Amino acid sequence: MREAVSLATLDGLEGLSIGNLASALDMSKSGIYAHFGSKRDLQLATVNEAERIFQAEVLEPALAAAPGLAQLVAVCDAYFDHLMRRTFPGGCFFAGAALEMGTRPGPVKEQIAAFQGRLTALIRQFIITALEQHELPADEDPNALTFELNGIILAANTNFVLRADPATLDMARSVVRRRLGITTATTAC
Amino acid sequence: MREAVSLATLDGLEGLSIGNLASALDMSKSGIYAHFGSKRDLQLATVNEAERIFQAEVLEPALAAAPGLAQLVAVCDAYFDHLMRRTFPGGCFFAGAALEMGTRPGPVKEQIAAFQGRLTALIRQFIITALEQHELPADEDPNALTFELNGIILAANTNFVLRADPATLDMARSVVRRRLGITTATTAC
DNA sequence: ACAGAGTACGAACGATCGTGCTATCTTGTC
DNA sequence: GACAAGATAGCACGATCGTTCGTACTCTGT
Repeated sequence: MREAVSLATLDGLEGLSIGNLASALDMSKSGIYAHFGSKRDLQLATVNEAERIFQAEVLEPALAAAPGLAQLVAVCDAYFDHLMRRTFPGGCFFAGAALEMGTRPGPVKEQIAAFQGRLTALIRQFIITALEQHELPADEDPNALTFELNGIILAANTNFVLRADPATLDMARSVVRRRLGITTATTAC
Repeated sequence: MREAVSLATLDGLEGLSIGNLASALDMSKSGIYAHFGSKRDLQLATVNEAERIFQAEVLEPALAAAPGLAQLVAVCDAYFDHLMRRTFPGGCFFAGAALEMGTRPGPVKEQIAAFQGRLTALIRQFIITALEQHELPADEDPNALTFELNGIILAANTNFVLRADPATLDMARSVVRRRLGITTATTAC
């Protein structure tokens, strides 16, 4: 199952083939096929598994931080960590899947859009909590900031996939901090 | 040729098949194949054509603006325009191609990375010019701002592909302006 | 001991993939 | 009008695609 996710981040959800998955798992094509019933169901199960992995490797570590600004930074850092760690060998599963399936209406696209919506809502909630705790300027627009952070995340993923340069992730981290008004300085007086 | 680009934004550069292109053009498979010599060359020619279209539809309109901050805003707006206009039916060609080919080393990935590099350099140059003209805060980091604007562009594309909501592009426009310190207010005193 | 469910297998299907080979047709040049 | 050059078509190839079918083998409950 994790193997399906790995193959999908390398070849796309459409490029993920039952034959490839079978040989990667040392099984027969029909054995794999009987498990899922159709390619669509394979894709749905793969997205499900990717959600589980993303939840465990990115979201849950971030939720351990203190609510508010700390969680906001933590979720971004956890995202950059999972890129660096190459949790998915082809970069962020959902960034790739969103662009690939965006033009293919159906349940798979719906599931991806739903997950992206939940992630966006989570970040928005972190921002609102930070606002309530006066950790962000009072005139900050939650929707706009959510959009910007989403953009930083996507830029980090795209640049990292294309160039595999860890400096990209350092840049992303520092941009997030500057944007959120966090002084990354060395405890200067 | 434009047809190849259209198909590639819908099915990806790998999903773009000679058979599909042939039937879309009412030609025979071997007729198409003889034109290019191999699928790789078809892909390279498709990326070339996409560059030409992007240059004509996004970059050249932006270059008409006054150098500096105006060009910076213009290139972002032109990008959002080409999304709205659906110049490529499946969203930004290069955003999709970068994620798809990022894990496939070879000349096609190289060409896409090179174009993305030129685009980034162009935006960076606009920022530097704006700095020289004191249209941006003097302590603004060109690299960081380039990264952020790239992120806003990618967020606009991803959200628009996934939801097809024009409000996404309005949001992107307003985020760009706020980030660059442009007062979008109604000439209030 | 036996029926039934679950799991995996091998073989085959029609379709499509990228790629060759050969023939036809158009076009420009002498 | 003859002829080389280039473009397009037809056909076939081996491979792979998703899918189906029939068949084993391993459990589990009675």
